[in-house]
Amino acid sequence: MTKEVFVYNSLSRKKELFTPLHAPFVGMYVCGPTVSGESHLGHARPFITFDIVYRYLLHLGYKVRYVRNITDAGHFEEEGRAAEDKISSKAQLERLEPMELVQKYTNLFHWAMLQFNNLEPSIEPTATGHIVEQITMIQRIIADGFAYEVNGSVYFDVHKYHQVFSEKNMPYGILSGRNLEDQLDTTRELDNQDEKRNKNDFALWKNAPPEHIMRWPSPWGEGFPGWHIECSAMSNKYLGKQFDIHGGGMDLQFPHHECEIAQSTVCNHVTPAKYWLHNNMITINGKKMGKSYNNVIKLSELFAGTHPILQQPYSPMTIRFFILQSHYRSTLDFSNEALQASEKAYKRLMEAYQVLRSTTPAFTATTATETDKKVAALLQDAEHSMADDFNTAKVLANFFELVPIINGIKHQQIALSELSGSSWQQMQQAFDTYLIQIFGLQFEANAHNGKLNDVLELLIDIRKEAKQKKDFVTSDKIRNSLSAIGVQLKDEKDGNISYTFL
RNA sequence: GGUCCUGUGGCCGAGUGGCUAGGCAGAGCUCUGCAAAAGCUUCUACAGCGGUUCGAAUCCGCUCGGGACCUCCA
Repeated sequence: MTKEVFVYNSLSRKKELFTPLHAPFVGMYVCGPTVSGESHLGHARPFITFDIVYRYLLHLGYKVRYVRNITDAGHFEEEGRAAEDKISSKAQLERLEPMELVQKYTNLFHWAMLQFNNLEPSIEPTATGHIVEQITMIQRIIADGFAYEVNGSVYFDVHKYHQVFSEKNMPYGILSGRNLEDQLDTTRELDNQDEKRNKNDFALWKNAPPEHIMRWPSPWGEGFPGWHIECSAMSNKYLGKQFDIHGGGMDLQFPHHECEIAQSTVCNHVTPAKYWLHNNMITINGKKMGKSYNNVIKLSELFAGTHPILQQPYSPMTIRFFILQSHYRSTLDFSNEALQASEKAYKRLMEAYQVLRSTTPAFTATTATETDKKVAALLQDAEHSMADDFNTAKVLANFFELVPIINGIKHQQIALSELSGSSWQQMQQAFDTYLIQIFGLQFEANAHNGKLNDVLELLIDIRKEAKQKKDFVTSDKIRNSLSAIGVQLKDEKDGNISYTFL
């Protein structure tokens, strides 16, 4: 943990040295999915981004508690059919239970996370499992005079909060850089807007209309929690009044995270998180991918290649790699072409890694060569880049510069006298540490079982014999037929033949 | 309208004021029975106009373009 890591803190709008509140422990809260629909590519980004952050902190030796919630309470509808408002006429088994819907999409979400090889969070609390905590928190906010009840709903008094906490240098808008006065003229009609004293006020608890199925008893009548309170209640419960990192997508910065700060600050008299990290959006043709833009590509469509703009399926690792190739705070423009490039690049990198870990050439360099120096410089720079706000793109670029060295050694285009064994070992270690452990990349499961390998080895043997006899008709038939099936044979300098799955 | 981000070569994307990032695609060469793979070489860049500076993709200003948030949103 001697390594200095710098992170961009949205709260201060600059890079800061990461110093945990209680090292070696680190508390990290990331806003999880709303399980009212199937996850799309846009959702993949924060969960992959913060998986890298989690893995990196673990790698540095921190003891991290990673909390990522499941938002399963609220006003839900399933695509195609309304989850609600059927209560009066239909029998219970006929109508869709909210928990049924939530269960379905939670399972799908977990499936996708597994595909991406994301580590499981330490705690994955659900909003519905923490109604009591949320009610308790709301009561405290009311008791302190920062919330008021109207018709069974409770609203947070943003203006009063702003007045009182501006004096403590914690105005409302501190995170998003918004000026409350500028917000006043937003004219937007929302449900029960007239109940609020001010338009900026937000709901802590909503009274449930009769047709609303998701409802819980509360001191204010039957209802359901507001949109922001769950994260405050659950982060407080599992990470304490103040914790280290709060993460999520940039689109949550306002109002969601701004409201979280206000709620938590009222309750705990301290700003909830020290570092706020926000990942940028995935765009498609320059536009944010999002439900309201009608341009989402579901993860299942991506993996299966069934979306119209896709020419082929893309594996979870290709998508993970694609995301890692850009910096998490930049927008990332998605296209079939861009994914194709990533797929090829990923394959090239992983094949080099395979060479690295499966061979130990007999190097003859005795003193540090130019190549040794280059390797050392690239590896060191990669380390710095990772510590500089998680610049995974730069780390990968450096690794790609090592690829020609690795392949050159393998194909005898670089002499064994040009590199020392220790450089090879350092590369082995760096590839393993970064690609596998920190970036969470893994070799694709190519469905090769032992028998298939044996069969391929047999074909390779036959081809070798044919080549020796200059029977090129046979050797080409084997190579071309396998290629058509999707197995690529590669003749190597030493006469061996290796293969990869396309 | 308010707040903020952004504009890099055919495409995607890093870039701490001085050292052609990287990937994919294209071209040439080496290797090869021929290919593929691999290696080497190579062509297209920093939206525009000013300013600061010995020096700017990088800092400042203006203009134009794109985007996000202000409403559920990763």
